[in-house]
Order: sequence, then C-alpha cells, then structure tokens
Amino acid sequence: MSERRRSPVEPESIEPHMCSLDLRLEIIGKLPFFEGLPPAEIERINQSFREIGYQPGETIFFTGDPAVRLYVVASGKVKLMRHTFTGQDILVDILTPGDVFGSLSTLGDETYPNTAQAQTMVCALAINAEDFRRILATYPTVALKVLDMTSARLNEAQEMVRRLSAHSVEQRIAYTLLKLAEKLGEPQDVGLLIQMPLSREDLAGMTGTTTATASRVISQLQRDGLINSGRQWVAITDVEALREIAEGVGAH
Amino acid sequence: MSERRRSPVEPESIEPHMCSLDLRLEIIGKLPFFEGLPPAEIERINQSFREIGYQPGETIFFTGDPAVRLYVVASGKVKLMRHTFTGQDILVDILTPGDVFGSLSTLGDETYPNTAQAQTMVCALAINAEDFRRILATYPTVALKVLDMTSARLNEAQEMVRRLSAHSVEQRIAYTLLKLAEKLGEPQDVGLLIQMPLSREDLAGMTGTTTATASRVISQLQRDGLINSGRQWVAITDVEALREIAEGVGAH
DNA sequence: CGCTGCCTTGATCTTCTTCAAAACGTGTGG
DNA sequence: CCACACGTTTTGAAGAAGATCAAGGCAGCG
Repeated sequence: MSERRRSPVEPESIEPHMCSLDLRLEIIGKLPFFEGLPPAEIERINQSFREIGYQPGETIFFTGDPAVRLYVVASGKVKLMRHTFTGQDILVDILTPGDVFGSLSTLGDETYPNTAQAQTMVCALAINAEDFRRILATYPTVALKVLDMTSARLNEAQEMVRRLSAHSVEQRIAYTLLKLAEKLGEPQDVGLLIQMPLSREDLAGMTGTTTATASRVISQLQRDGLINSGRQWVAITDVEALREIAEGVGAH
Repeated sequence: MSERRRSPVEPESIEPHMCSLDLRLEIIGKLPFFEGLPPAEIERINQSFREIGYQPGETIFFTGDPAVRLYVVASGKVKLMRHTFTGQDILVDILTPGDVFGSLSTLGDETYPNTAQAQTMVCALAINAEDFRRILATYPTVALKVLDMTSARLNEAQEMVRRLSAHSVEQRIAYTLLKLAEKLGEPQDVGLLIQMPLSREDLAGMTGTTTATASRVISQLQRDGLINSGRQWVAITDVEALREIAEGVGAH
C-alpha cells in the first residue's frame, strides 16, 4: 500500500480527430441503430447531423432547457444526472458510444428532464428532434432499434428502482460496480478496470447514498480484496465474490 | 372516525362485456397509438390480437417466463412488479388502458423482466411479439407513438430513481399518491379518490419501504387532514399540502 | 360468531446520515 | 526536486430515520 500507482484510467483526451469530419460517416454507420442501412442512406442521414465536441466536465444541456435536439454519443462518456433541491446530484445513467440522449419524445415534454454532462472528452452528434422523427418515420428498422434501446434502458431503470428499494448500500455499490465494469471494463494488471474517472461522489450519486458512506464501503471491499481502487478509479479483482454480495447471497 | 365507510373504490368487476368481441374494434381504435389510423387498417390489425380476461389477483406472466407476447391493457389495472430474493415485491408501475407491457424488445431479453398481475378485473389484448413488430414496421406513426410512450415511462422510472435516492419515506409516499391520483383520481365526497384497490403493502412496494412504515405515514397524513383512507383505498383531501410535502418545501 | 386478512402501534435495534477533522494525492509554481 | 494548495478520500462520533419483531384491533365474510 506504500506505493500506490497513479490512476490507470487512460485520459482519452488526445484524440482530436475523433470529432473530425473525416470519420463522421464511419461513426454514424457504426451506430447500432443505423447498422444494416445501405451506405447511400447513411450518407443522406449524415447530412442532418452535426458534431459537437465537449471538454470533460462541460455541460451539454441542463434540466429544464428547451428540448430541441437529440444527441448520439460518438466517442467518450456522458453522464445523465438529475438535480435535487438539496443540491445533491443523482447520477441516473452513463452513456457510451452509440447511446442516444436528449429529446426523444417530441410530443411529450418540451424540456429536458435530465442534465447531460461530459465525463470525458466527448464527441456527440446532434440532430434536430423533428429531423430525427422524420428519419424514424422513413426507416422503420431504425425506429424499431431505437425502441429496443429505449425499452432496454427502461428495463434497467426499473431494475435500479428495485435495487434502491430492497438492497443495502453495500449491495447497491457492488451491483453498480459490476454494471459499470460490464459497460466499461478493461482487464489490466490492477484488475478489471472501470475505464472512466469515477469519484466516490459519482458512486454515491448512482447508489443513492453519501460520499462518506460510499467511501466506507469501498474501503471495506478493498480490505476484503474484492476490488482495487484509488483516486477517481476502481478496478474489480474478484468479480464472483462481488456478484455474490450484489445478489445478496449470504447476507440480506 | 366512529363510522368509517366501506371502500369507495368501485369494484369494476361486473362488466363482462368489456372483453367481448363486440367492443374490440372500438377498444383497439381508441388505443393511443392506433389513433388516427384508417378504420380499414385497424380492422386488419385487429385480426392479430386476441383478448384475454383476468380476475383480480391473477398473474398474467411471471418474471423469467419466456417473453413471447406483447399485451395492451384494454380495461382495468395491471401492476408490474419485480421480486426480490427476500420475497418482497417491488411495485414498479401501474398500467391503465392503453398501456403496453410484456415483450417490447424481441431482440433483447428472451424472458419477461417483470411480473404482471391483474389488480382489478382486466381485459388485455395480446399479440405475438413478432406480429407486433411487423405492425410497427408497417406503420411508422404507430412506432413513433409507442416510442413516445416508452420514453415517457423511462423518464418516470428515472424520476423514481431520483426520488428513492434523495427523499424521505413521507415525501415518497406523498409523491406516489399524487402520481396515482393523476392517473386514477376521481373526485368524490371523501376527496380525490384513487380509483383502485391499494393496500399498505402496495404502497410500501411502490415507495421502497415496509408496510409498517407506510402505515405510520398514512396515519400521520390522515391525522393532519391531508388524506382520507381506509382498508385498500386512499383519497386525497388536500392536494396542495401533499404536493408541498412531496417537493420537500420546509423539511428535507 | 368466529375466521381471515389488513391495518395499527409500540419497543428495540440496525443502518445510514450528518458533521467535522484529518490524511492523502495530484498538479503547480517556485 | 521540493513545498504548497486544492480537491478527494478516509475516518470518527453522535444522531436520526427507518427496519424488524411482535401484539393487538378492526373490517368483512362465511
């Protein structure tokens, strides 16, 4: 413990070309829901998008802003949050390349329900909400894929509700770490590293607890040898044991 | 308090015709997402559906069952739940006529993530998941409406996550009652009545607490004159005051 | 009537929050 | 390379909120 390494999370910052015009077609073509579309169509769809780059920590939009655009993560990580009146931020979701956010239902709310913030260097593709609707109406395949993604996220959110309701903080943190590792995990010498800057505060926001408690739990898990962690990063060393905690195998 | 009335919630049971062939077209035509479709198309779509009736308490499908069908609530109320290993049930959502449930994303999970149970007498329209996909692919308007509904529910679920994380039990219960009243409220002499059988256990499941605590909070709210309640029913008498509690205006 | 579920209420105990202070890591500028 | 300063993390002690366990009350129904 004497010589703790620096954060093993790679900066992911020195890649300016990621948001360049050159690669837009490739990025858009690789998006899960445009997959399989003929190149000519992708070319046309491409016209409607414009790319925007964000610095880590930069806010893409705030809760309550008029919901005019829909975004797609092209590269980097975006966190979706909700504010509480007490000033605390709840981390609702973490988005990775291919994920959609912003204004999906033009008919419903006129404002964004969440705040979106760049967690790393981010390249996002933005499209006018109405234009996106037109695309969906034109290509039913795409609409079905977007629907799939949305209902998958609904499912995850409902699962989250269940876990917040019935599980202890330790279980929730264990589960959240596993979920994050599933999405962002990278095998490294420190363990299965969650490839993003992740503070105790973030973790607290995701599990509905405080930084102090999150810190205590993380320390305990580390003492037990299940994880490995430092400033702004966490790596899992014993996935199975962590899963047992998350599912509440011995305790409750 | 000496002479407490019987449950003012209407049974909603003696309407067997609701699930008859005669009214199917009308019901399907009134579904939010088929609205505006030409009658001839509705007639065709109608062919793919079959109706199924359920008794109160009857289970429509369990978590983990193979997800082969998609359902639409035609009449009655359906509750969506998730089980926990401790045996506790979390009430994830309450569905009213027009709501879709069951297998939406045929690509994703092969099993239902939730358990669906009839809360009242229910008439549901069922359709093979693949057939429904075909309909969505054929009528983009419908697909967009379903997408809207789904993302609205996603939004609600995320809001629920926020509230579970940051609010007290009293606030959560107040909020849940308001939400239910919004969906199912009926002005009556006892107050704004939530038109469905709603036990303390249900309420506990929706707010992530125990029946004992839910009961305590309900009693307190009743003592303060904000609500009116009895066995399996709740009515709101002071919406504004309840909203203040839900939003946490004074307390935290 | 008496049975079966709901609902209420009390006492105790655990978990988590809160508040606060100290230690640590990291980047900065000397 | 060192020292400082800032943000993050750790840790402690006290307190509050809610869970748990359990007993009793009340309503509706056979």
